[in-house]
Amino acid sequence: MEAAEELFARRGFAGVGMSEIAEAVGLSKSTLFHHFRTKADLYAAVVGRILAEIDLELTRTLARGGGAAERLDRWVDVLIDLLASTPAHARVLLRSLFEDDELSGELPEQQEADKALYRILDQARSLLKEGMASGEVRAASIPHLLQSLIGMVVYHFASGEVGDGIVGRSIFGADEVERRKREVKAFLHHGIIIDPEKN
Amino acid sequence: MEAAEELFARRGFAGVGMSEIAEAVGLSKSTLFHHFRTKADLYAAVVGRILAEIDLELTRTLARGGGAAERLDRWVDVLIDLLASTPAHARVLLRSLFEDDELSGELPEQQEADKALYRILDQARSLLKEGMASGEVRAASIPHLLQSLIGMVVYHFASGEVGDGIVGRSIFGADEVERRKREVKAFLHHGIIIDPEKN
DNA sequence: GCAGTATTCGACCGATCGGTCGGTCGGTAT
DNA sequence: ATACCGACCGACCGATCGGTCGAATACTGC
Repeated sequence: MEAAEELFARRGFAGVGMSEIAEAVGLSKSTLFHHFRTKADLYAAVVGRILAEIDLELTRTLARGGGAAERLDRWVDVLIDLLASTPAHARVLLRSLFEDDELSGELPEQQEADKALYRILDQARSLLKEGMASGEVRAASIPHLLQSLIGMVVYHFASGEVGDGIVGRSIFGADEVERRKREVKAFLHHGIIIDPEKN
Repeated sequence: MEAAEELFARRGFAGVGMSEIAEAVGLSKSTLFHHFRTKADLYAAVVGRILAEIDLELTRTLARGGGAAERLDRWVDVLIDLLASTPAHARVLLRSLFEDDELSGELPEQQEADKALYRILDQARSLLKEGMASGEVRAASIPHLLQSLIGMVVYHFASGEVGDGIVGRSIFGADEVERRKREVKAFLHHGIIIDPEKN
């Protein structure tokens, strides 16, 4: 299944054939169809696994308590660590976020994945809401903040060769991952533009 | 070609067949191959057209002068307007950014697209650099700032149904587009977290 | 030992894929 | 009138697609 994830990450749902996945994992195509009824099933399982892992890890981290701003920082750290753990994660996740037309099916796997995604988003949503209520977070549109956070984190680790070209070296190097955490959190804390009228 | 863009945007390079594109434009598949030698050619042309338009529009806007912070704001405005003009733009652009494995070819169209992308990135890069030199922009890693900007803008307008679900209505509505501009620029100017020690 | 279940496989299916080929048709310059 | 050309098309190609089927093989509890 990890093999399938890697292939789907690189070329998308339509871009890889079942025979290719079978070959990558050392089985025959028929055997693959024995374990997953259809190709869409396999894809949904791959996506679901990633979302479930993120949901689990994020829930665990946020449960450790702390102020809203502090938890938000940890939210970023954990998500980045997870997406950096393998290049396939962010790509598959990004695909599942913007290739929505696709598999509308009511497969149980698909529904479970949707549930996990909903939980992840709802968690971040309430975190931001709480931060605004306590005055730790600037008042702003929560949905747009959410979209910005997703874009900053998920896109970065999905950006592959283009990303490598922009930063000048592998975005998955350990030090470069740490740097991404610092930069994103600094962005959250200060923005990037210094307003001369502020002081 | 607009029809091809829309299809590629929704299902990606491998997800649409030439016959489907041909049918969408009301031509036969053979005719399509008369205008574009291969499928990769067509795809590269579609991507190139978008990048060229962005490059042109961005260059024109930045040439109008102003401080670095002011031009950065305009950079965001123009890019958002462009990506919001049709839902296909952002999706194809995002695909071209993170599906890098694909068509390694040295097709002229592909090279031209790479050039346009390079110019776009380089422009933003020097804009940030100038801002830092003049003290208008906080000192930070320019590549990471770049990645964050791309993520915030491009992902948002590529996010389709998921994005609609998050913001609660169509992300391509005129007022919602204006809101995105405001929210992104506010993010750039203030961050989202209020630091109590700052004042 | 044996029954039963799970795993694996090769062979095969119709459909579709990207791409080619030979040829028709309407304009246009001479 | 003729010669040329670009746009267009239907028919066809081998390859691959997702998926099925029946038969082997391996692993289990008894």
